[in-house]
Amino acid sequence: MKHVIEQAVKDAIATLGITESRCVVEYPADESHGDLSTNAALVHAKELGQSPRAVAEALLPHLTAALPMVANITIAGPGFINFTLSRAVFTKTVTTVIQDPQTWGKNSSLTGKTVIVEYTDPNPFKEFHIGHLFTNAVGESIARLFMVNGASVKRVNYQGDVGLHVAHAVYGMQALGLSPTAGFTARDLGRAYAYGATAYKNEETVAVTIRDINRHIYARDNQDINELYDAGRRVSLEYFETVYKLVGTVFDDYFFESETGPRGKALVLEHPSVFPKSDGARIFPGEDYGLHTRVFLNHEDLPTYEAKELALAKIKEERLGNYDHSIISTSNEINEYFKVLLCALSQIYPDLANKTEHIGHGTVRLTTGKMSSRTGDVIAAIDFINEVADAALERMIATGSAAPDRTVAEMVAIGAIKYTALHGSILQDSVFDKDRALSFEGDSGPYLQYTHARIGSVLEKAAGVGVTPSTSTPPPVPYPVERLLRAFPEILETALHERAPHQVVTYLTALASAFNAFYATERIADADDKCAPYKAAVASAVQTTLKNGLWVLGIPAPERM
RNA sequence: GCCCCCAUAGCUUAAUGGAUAAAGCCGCGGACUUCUAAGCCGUUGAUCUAGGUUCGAUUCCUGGUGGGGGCACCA
Repeated sequence: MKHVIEQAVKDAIATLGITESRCVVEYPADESHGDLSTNAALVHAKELGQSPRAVAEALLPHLTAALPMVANITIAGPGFINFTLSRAVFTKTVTTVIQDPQTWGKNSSLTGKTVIVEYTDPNPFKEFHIGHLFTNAVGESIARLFMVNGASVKRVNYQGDVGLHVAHAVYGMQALGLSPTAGFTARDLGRAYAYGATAYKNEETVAVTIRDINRHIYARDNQDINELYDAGRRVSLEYFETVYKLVGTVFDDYFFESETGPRGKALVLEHPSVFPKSDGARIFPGEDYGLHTRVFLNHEDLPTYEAKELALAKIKEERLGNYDHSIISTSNEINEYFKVLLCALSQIYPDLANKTEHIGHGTVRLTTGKMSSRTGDVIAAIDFINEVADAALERMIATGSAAPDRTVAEMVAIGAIKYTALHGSILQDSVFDKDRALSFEGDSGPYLQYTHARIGSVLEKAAGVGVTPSTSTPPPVPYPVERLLRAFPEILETALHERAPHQVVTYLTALASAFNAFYATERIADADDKCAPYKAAVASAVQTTLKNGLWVLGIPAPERM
């Protein structure tokens, strides 16, 4: 519909002798300004030497003739042209949604394209904390946005199972007496890491020992260290899987620094002119490109994260096949680093560098400041999910919920947490507000889930009195909630193009709000109301939109709560 | 010191260069005695600062202030 009007506006402007226009057709924020609006007259008034309103008057007859599905066209304000769509347009949208709920919102603009999305990227041996929860929610929603726009998506997780941080943990394991035979937990590993990291920083003799452990881990030439390492890695990765299961992420493949390390080192050595020697290390001179210099191989010839990342791009292609686009979503703390890295990558694999995109999302901070797994000042993801789920279950029991069970409580918890992570621009840093995440009222995941469940309930009740969804007898004036409904497919497109899942959150919240206002004034389960079947159809269409939209956000939509 | 990012209501956040800057939380006040009150309705309250571009700037440009991140062998 929007495209039809855009074309009509373009044609109308052409009659005035203007072929190139930067005017737009948009959805006005205020519904008194119609269903669609264009600023065409404002944009071109100056070059035509007329007032904006005069230009609008001149365009009006052309637009009226070209747009039979528009009920009314008016000129308003400084010269906006506002279009009010006919009733039939809205009825058609509701009909479309209820006839084919599965495909509602989807498009095929990226059909045939393969996109790799890398996200979460926790480091084994360290705690999986709420920051990882945030990065996971962002990556998952980006992946799903690609899917609803038609792309084939491969989810990928890249984990740092070698490197100095692991040596810190292994040192800590030795010092704290963790033993593979006696058994230990992921939590013990987190403590071991914090212990080792602190000792590394404070005592030079320990630092020497840890660097030694680091060499042994890479070389795998010390049996005691190998045993500790292997056990720690396994416990850590198993623990991560329990979190992925809770948040609903299924990775297609996992990559590890232990495999990218040797390949990365080889790549650096194969390109000595790109990575010259400096102070015993191999570096990339980013200054030559307006960036900064970074070390790729340290003076012990061990690959740094930078060298590993070079190899990762190639290994992804080898394992997953040729791809069209590759997203790497991480915290914005490493934005500058990534610019250097992509620059270096473009020197050795220009084709891969061209289709690799880094999304540096905001960092989660505690009210007390930045989290640090080095000092152990983190909130473990699993603890937090459980705490929110406990609160949700408590509330269900207290309010006499239709479905007071732990599984639904966990769905609500995941909804609350993901909503908190995604409700604002993902690029901005955010302060982690526990009370807000624990609140299930107002703009929140549970608000959307509740609205979805509530619709299910009322539709059931309606069916019980013989009211089933039908669009055959609509009331003459569309309900406000119907006006929101039709924007959904377009929201999914722009949210992807702008890498902005929060647009989906904002939209769904507005939709739920409009529905709840509708629900408060209109009775649906009423066999005596001729419009009841149409109201039920609207309710059903909203429910489908919420369900499909929540899916994009990675938020489960329980049938009852 | 150099580079990058950010600044909207007491708090958390919206707003493709457009019309009266929009929500939620908090506070205050209502309705409902009938479909799930995790709901609905009303109400107080904001664009860091000085310029510039534009018919029009929260949005784009420049300076300033304040905050965050990065800048050689961590990731």
